[in-house]
Amino acid sequence: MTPLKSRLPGSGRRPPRGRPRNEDIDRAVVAAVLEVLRTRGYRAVTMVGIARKAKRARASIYRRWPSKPYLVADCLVSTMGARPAPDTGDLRSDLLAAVGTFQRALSGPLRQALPGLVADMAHDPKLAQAVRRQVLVPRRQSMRAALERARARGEARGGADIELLLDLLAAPFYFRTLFGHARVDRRLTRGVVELALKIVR
Amino acid sequence: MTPLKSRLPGSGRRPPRGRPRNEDIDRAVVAAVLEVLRTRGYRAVTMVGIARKAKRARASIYRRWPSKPYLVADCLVSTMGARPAPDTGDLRSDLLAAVGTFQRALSGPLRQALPGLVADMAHDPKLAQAVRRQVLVPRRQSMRAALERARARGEARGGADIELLLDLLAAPFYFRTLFGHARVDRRLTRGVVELALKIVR
DNA sequence: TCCTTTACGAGACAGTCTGTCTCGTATAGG
DNA sequence: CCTATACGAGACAGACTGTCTCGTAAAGGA
Repeated sequence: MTPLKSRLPGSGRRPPRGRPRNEDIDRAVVAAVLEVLRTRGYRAVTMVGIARKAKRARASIYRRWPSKPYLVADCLVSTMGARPAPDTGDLRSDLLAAVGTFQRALSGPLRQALPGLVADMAHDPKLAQAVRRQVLVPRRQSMRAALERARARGEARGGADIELLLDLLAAPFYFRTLFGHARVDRRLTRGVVELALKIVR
Repeated sequence: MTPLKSRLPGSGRRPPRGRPRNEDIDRAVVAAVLEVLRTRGYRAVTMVGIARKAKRARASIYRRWPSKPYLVADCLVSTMGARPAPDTGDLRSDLLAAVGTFQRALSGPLRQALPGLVADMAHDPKLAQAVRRQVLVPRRQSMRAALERARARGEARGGADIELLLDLLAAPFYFRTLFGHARVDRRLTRGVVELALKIVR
């Protein structure tokens, strides 16, 4: 389980030795990354550039994150937060809420970062797994939970390939974001949910 | 309409002037790119490296392709070819054939190249459009045609959002390829087609 | 045959980024 | 006071990009 952020040296229990880290640096760096991401895209995020913009030493960044993709991924996670999936008692509402988080997430910094991050993931399995665990999995969980509740209520049939259904619910959002051939908006959210309901009922 | 490959100087009708290009170079470069792509991934494809491997001058590559992503995209297109969509008279068979091309395409060099290419597309709208036109659109066309034939036969209902349906059929393949969280195999092909049939009938 | 045009190989060049390292200095606990 | 770590500054080697300049090669046209 590789973390996005490097652990402190006193890497376990024991109170840390030596001079403590300055958390202002963490905040300044994350802010700089999000700013550059927003205005000039993933490619423009470089370790040198971020250090300059945050007015910090490059070594201080490398001390915290092993490389640019980990840094960016960590920044994204810090902006997303784990939205709890509401249980409304109705499958359509639950799915609309859960799928809506895709649409919203992909309207923020994730949108700018995703293509580059995906490319880096292809070259670093540890990064890929970390990103999947922190970005993909939490959002899948809320949809999976909604489907299971619906099945328990008798609102949805069983026997469907749940993993495939989860892919079907999420994939169009990533697909459109990465290829840019169509909009990612509330209309897509509604459309995807209606099709999922048609399948599962 | 930006082409992937740079046009020759005698860029129109008129027979070309001067020394003709050596097509051995085109072939050697494309072969080198596909080889590096296969063995070491998109990142390892560099203009310097390809020139070295193909034993040609860097300038000769830049004369033909404006930059690495265009070169790679052109190499991919050259390996894919436009598979004609068969008309079997049956929607399920037609879709299985059409969707099967996704699965096969994403088992070849496209699989290695896609993540990096997607990242470059995010920074170059012209490249993005060229890739969409040459990679995405042809495969969508055959699915669209199959759906329209089925509707004409009364095998499928109308009124559905065709573009969304096309995204639904293709997206899981790209999604799984880019995030690597699940396999892209014939089982996925069958599953996606069955769900599409459930929706459209 | 000569002239013009383009192709080719070789390499120079400036600019940028990465990741590591080494200073001198600062700040915590024991 | 000692030790451990953080910080800023910068050096460093290595790699890649994209453009440019040579000298040379190979076409067609006059």
